[in-house]
Amino acid sequence: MAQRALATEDKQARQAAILSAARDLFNEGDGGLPTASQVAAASGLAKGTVYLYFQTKEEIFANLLLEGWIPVMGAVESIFRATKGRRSDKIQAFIEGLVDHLDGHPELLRLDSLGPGVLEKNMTPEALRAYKLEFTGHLLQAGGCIDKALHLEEGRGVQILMRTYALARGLWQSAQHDEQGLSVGVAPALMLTPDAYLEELREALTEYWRGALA
Amino acid sequence: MAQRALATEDKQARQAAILSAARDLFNEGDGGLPTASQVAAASGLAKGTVYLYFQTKEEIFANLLLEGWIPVMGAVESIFRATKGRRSDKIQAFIEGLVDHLDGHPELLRLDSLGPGVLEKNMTPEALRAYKLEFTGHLLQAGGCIDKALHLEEGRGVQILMRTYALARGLWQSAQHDEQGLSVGVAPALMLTPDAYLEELREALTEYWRGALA
Amino acid sequence: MAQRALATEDKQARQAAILSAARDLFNEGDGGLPTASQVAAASGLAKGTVYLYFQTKEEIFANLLLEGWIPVMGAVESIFRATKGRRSDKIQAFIEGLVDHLDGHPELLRLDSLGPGVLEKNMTPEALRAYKLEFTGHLLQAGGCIDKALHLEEGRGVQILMRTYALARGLWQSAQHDEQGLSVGVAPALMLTPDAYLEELREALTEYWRGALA
Amino acid sequence: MAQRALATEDKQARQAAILSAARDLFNEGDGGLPTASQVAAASGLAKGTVYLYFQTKEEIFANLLLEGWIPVMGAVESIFRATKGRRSDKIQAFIEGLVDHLDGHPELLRLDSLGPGVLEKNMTPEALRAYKLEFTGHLLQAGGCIDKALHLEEGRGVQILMRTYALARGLWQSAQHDEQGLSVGVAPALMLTPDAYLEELREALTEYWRGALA
DNA sequence: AATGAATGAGCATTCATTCAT
DNA sequence: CATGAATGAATGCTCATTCAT
Repeated sequence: MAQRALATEDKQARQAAILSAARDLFNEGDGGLPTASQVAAASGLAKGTVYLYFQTKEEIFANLLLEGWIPVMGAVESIFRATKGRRSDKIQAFIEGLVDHLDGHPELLRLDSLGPGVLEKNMTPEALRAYKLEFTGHLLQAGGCIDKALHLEEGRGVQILMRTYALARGLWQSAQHDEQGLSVGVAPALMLTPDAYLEELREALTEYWRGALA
Repeated sequence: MAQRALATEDKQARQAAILSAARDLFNEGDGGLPTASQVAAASGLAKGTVYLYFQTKEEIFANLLLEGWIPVMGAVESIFRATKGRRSDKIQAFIEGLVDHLDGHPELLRLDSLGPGVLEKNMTPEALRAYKLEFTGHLLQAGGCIDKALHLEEGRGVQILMRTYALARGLWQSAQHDEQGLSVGVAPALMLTPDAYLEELREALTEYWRGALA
Repeated sequence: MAQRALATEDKQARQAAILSAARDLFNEGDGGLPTASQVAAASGLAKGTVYLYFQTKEEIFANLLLEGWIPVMGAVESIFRATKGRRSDKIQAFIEGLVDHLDGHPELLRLDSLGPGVLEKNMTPEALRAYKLEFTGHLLQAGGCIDKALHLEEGRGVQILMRTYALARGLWQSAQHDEQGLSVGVAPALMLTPDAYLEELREALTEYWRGALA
Repeated sequence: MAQRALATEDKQARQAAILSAARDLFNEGDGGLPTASQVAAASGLAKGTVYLYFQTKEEIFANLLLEGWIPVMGAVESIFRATKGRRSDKIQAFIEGLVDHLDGHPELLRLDSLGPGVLEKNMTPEALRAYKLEFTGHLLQAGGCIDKALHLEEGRGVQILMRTYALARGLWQSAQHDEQGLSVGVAPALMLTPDAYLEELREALTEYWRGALA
């Protein structure tokens, strides 16, 4: 039996351990969610214990999603809130930062590319709402910072962020096919390798932002 | 027992019937592939019969994907091969045509948004290669037309097409969440309704192409 | 792979085999339903095959219940429809027949004594309604025969049958405790052995019918 | 942390609180036993604390059973020991009293109708024996009172009581099915509503006792 | 005495594909 | 060619009880 986590901080450590184990398993896996048993074993805990910290398996991964995207939105704020610096430099810094972050957090786009409703279907409505609200809050704030920094009409920043995200996700999916890849554009000759993805994303985002702010 | 299809044309009709039934079921469904039983029943055939025309269930849907995207690439060619017309008009015509086509073929983005490898995992390598080759051929040709029409360096047209596609797919996924939606950017207040998706796509593509060709 | 049951009668045989295996397992078991795996194995079929014949595990046992009780109601009809014979003889014949039948079909009272809703909870509403309707039809007919034979007001026969059944089930439950038995009246000295149950039931029913028709 | 119960009376109060909470939960529930967690929470105690007062969860409910049935047997004694009053009046008084008591203690028949062995399986042999002995003592005494009052042969009173109980339990089970109910006799048209149960019981017991003492 | 974190066994059901008829 | 019966692997979650604190 694993040591008991009585103090609040110990519990948080347990939770973090589960999240970490889940992330590792997912990143090493084939694209689907690992099983609850696997997560428990990798956390060094019994299955039941995992369910003391998360209501469903999917909730674990929703947490990873949240944990991973919040820093991105935080970066948006700190970059665009800076009083000095050129507009184009800020944009470039954001794009660079995003690309780097996605490089270091492969689970983010992988989770976002799970089949439709994979996470949603097995979360309690309450947990789902909580995550959405937290996410939205950050997103709106980040969008607002862009609005101000670039003197855009209200809501435009969020719109651009969402299109940025769409592009990142869409491109990523095109890059995920192994030598068996099928999807549109995924011809042997045209396939994006995972490595090429980052450069591709950088370019595509640069193009998009250039067009959006033209 | 359904009538036997002896003549070649009868067989093609059978195949078309299966494809049509599969498309309808998928479009009406919840985002996952219908079961082989459902496809068979909707086709008015027995399960075993379906497997006389397709090697796996996934092959059926790969066919739908091919059938749906080829006309898009055909449209690229006819639009950009036209000797007259302004460059910006051609681009706009392409975007409009794409948006319309996607509106009329909801299965395309839905299929592209299935979980990772859903189709690939269950296709025979031969079938997979055949589809990829056919697809790539069309894509390269369409890209080449853009290269020439817009005086771009070779390969640039394909690149833009793939980014166009990525944006379409990424945005579409952001619009697919019902009131339970979770994924990034999917806040109650920010959710794209399916209807709004088409307008959103039009705008985003316009921005992207503007930036790409700036 | 078990031989394929293509003809209707072969399918009925399969179904009967499953029912028979399920009954045996249940009668030998500890009072709970056997697992679906056990039923399949005992039937000499794969798990999936069992589900070709029954929608849920519980439906199997609902069928056993129906199969077991219908003959009882049939016996009521044939006994009480007979034009000759004394009233008291008919009643005695019914009681004897019921006791014998329950002796030969231990699954009946065992199934009726499962916890609340065990069967109902896992049946499709359609299957549930179908069983109820069939059951009710037989019961009303049997009750009607009693009404006529004994010159009772309409509905009285059904009422007596239901009370008869209640007594049988209630007594049976008192007899089911092993040396660990707890329930009311189940003191070591007072415990009904399974064997004694039949005699106890005979007496109790005789008393009840005497009082009911006094 | 709840106050520590050091004095004997405090401990008894704790025990009573647990029993009361368990009864309420069970009566409000769906027919199954509440979880140990629920009982603890409703008692305002921690899970572990509950286990300081009862060895198993089932023991709690066995106590409720005992608490509920003892007064019935006490009533038998006081009614049948009375020197005056007519025999038929006493019987009627007993039946009325029983019906009223069951009306006020819905947990009694509900607990008795749990699946086979639900309580027994999870009690320590010692606890089980203790309950059985106490119960049997009361039952024998009550039965003896009936023997004397009605001039029956020894043991006949207990027998009638057990059959009375069997009828009550059997009828009750027939009344417990909601609109989904399946069990024998549970046809939509014939279903006993919970309300009708009490009247049904009164009538059926009257018939039974009439027949038993004829 | 009181707490509550940790444990881990147990199980129904779906569905793509095959191949005997 | 057409049929459809048979197959069987794969997995999340609950909850009574214990015992370290």
